[in-house]
Amino acid sequence: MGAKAGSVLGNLIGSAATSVTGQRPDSPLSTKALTTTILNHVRLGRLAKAVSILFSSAVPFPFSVYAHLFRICASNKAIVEARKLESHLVTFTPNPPVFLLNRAIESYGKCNCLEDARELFDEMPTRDGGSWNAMITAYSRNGRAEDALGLFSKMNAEGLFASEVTFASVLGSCGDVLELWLSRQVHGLVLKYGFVGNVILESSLVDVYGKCGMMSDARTMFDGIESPNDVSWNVIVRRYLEAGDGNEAVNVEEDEVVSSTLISMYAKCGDLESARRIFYLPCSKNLISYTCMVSAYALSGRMTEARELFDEMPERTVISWNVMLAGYTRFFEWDKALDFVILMRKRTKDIDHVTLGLILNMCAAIPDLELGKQVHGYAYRHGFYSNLFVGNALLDMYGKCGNLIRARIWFYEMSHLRDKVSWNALLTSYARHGLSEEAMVIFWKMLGETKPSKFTFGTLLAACANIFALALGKQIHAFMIRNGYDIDIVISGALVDMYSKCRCIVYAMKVFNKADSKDVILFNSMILGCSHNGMGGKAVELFETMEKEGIKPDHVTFQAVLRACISDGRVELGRQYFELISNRYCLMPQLEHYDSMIELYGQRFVNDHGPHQFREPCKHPRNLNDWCFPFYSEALEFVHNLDTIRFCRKQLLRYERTESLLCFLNGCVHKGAKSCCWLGADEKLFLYIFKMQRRQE
DNA sequence: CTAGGGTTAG
Repeated sequence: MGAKAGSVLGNLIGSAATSVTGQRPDSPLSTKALTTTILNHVRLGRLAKAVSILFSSAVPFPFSVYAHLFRICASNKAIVEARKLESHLVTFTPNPPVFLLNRAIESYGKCNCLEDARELFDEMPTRDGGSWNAMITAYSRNGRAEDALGLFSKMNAEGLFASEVTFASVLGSCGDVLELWLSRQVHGLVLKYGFVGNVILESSLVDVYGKCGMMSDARTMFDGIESPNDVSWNVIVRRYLEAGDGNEAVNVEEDEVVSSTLISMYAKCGDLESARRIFYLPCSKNLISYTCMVSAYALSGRMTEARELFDEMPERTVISWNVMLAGYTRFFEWDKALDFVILMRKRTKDIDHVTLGLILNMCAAIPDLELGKQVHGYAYRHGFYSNLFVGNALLDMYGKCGNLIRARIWFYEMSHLRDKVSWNALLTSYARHGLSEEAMVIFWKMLGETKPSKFTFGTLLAACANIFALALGKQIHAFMIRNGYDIDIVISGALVDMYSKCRCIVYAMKVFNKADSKDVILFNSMILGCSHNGMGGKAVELFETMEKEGIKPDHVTFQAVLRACISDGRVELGRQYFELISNRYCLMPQLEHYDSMIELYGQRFVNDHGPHQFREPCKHPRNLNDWCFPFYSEALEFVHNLDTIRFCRKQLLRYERTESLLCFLNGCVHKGAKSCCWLGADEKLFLYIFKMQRRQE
C-alpha cells in the first residue's frame, strides 16, 4: 500500500506541477505534497523553481507558505518572484488576509520597488496598522523621507497606532530631512504609546536631535536612557563629533562631562588619537579627563606616556592611582607595579577595594605570599574582607602562591558571600598544583552550590589532561555540547590538549578542525599533541599551515616543532627551525630550544654510532673538535649556560655514557675558559669533573 | 552626570 500510494502521489505532483488544470486540484493531499516539494526547493536555495511550481498550481496554498516565500523574496531581493507570489495569492485565495498583503508590501519595499508597494497599498480593500507600517518603512528605507513622513501624518490622522519599527523609520526620515518640529511630535507619540525604556527608539531620538543640531536635547535624551547600548553610544559620540567639528565654540570644550565621556569611549574603542584630540582641546583638562586620558594610555599599553601624564596631574584621586596601577598589572610590568604601590603608600592614604584587588593580582603574579598576607591583614582591619572582589583576589593570590591550605581556609571563611568565581579560583588552584583528583572532588561539591561556567570546564579539562582521565574528559565535552556551552578557542585548546595527552589524537584533530577561529595557542596545542603522539610529519605540516595563515609562531611553537623533529629524528629540519627562531621571527631562542637541539644531536650520535660505540678522546687536544665526539662539537654550539650543561649531563647519564660525559664536561670547561666565565660559579660541576677524572685514573 | 578591578588553555 505504502509504495503504491507513493507512486500515485508522485504522479499527482508531476501533473499538478506541469499543468494548471491538474487532477483534483482541491485535494488536501496534493497541496500538502506540493508544499513539501516547494519548501524543499526553497531550502536548497532554488527560490525561482519553488515559485514556478506554486505558480503553475491552480490551488490556494496555506498562508504560511506565502508568508515564508515572501520573506525569502525580501531577503533575496527577488522582485519577479514576489510579483508572481502576489498574483497567485490574489487569484486563488478569494479574500487574502491583510497580513499577507502587508508581507507583499514589505517585500516590494525590500526589493526597492516602491511603485509596486504603493499600488498594492492603494488597492487593498482593507488596511490595518501593519499595512501603514510596511509602506512607511518601505519609503523610509528607500530614502523617500517626505513620502514616509506624509504617510505617517495620514496614519495618525486616521487614528492608527504606529509600531516600534515604524517609529524608528520615521525618526530616521526626520533626521534625513532635518524635521525638528516633527521629531518633537514623534517624541511625544513615543512617550504616549508607552515606548519609554525602548533603547532603539530612544537612541533614534538622540540621533535625530543631534542631526538637527539640538545637542542639549540629544544629551538630555541620552542621559535618560537607562541602559545605553553600543548604538546609543555610537550615536551620541558621532553627533558630538559632528557638532564639535562644525562649531567648536558651542560644544565639547564647554562641557567637561562630555569630553571625559568621549575620551573614555575612544579609549575603549582603541582609538587613542581621537582621545588625545579631545583631551588637548582648550579647557578640556580636568581631574576626570586627565584620569580618562591616563587610563586610555594605560589600556593600550603605552605606560611611559601614561606615567608622564599621571606625573603632571595637578591633583589625583584614588581612581587616578588605580588606572595607573591597572596598566602596570595588565601588561605584566610587575617590578614597576610594585614600585608604584610603594609610592602610592607614601603619597596617599586613599586605598580602596580596587587598589587591594590590583595589589593582590600583583602578589599572585610575582609571587609574594608575605606581601599577600599583609594585604589580607589590611583588608581585614579596614573592613574590605566582605568585598567579593577583594575576597576572590585573595583566594586567587593564595592559590597562585601555592598556599592551598590558606586558600581553602579563606574559601570557607568567605562562604557567606562566595560566588562561582570563588569556586573557579579554588578549582584552578588545585588543578594548577597537580591535585587533579582533588579538583574533581571540588567540582562535584561546586555543583551543589552554583552552576559551572566555561572557566570551570577549562580548568577541569586541564586537570583531566594531567591525570589522563579520558572518560571524564569526554563526559565534560559531551556535557558542554548538550547544554549549549560555547566551545570557544580556549576550550578548544583545553580539549585538544586533553585528548592528545590521553592519546586520543583523532578526537584532538576533530576538535581542532572544528574550531572556527585559530590562534597561536590553539596551533601550539595541536602541534604539541602531534609531536607527543609520534606524528612529527603532521606537526610540521601544521606549522606550515600556520605560517600560511599568517599566524606568527612563538617560542612554544618552536619547542613543539623541535620536539616533532626529535621524535622523527630529523636533525637537519630541526636545525633549520632553530635558525628560523631568530632569523625569520626575531625571537630569542630560549633554554628549552637549546636543550632540544642538544637532544636532537645526541640522538643522531646514538643513531650513527650505536648505543655503545664511541671514539676515544684525543690525548693532546688542540681545539674543540679534538676534545669532543661529533655529537658534542655540534651540541656544544647550543651550550649556552649552566642549565644547558646540566641538561646535557642529564641526557648523557640517561644514555649511560660516562666517558662521553667526562669528555663533554671537559669540552665545556675548555669552551668556557676560552670565551667567558659562565662556568665560574658551579662548584658542584667542577667537583663532579674532578671526581670523574680521578675515577678514570 | 563623567574615570578604575576578577577566574580559563600550552
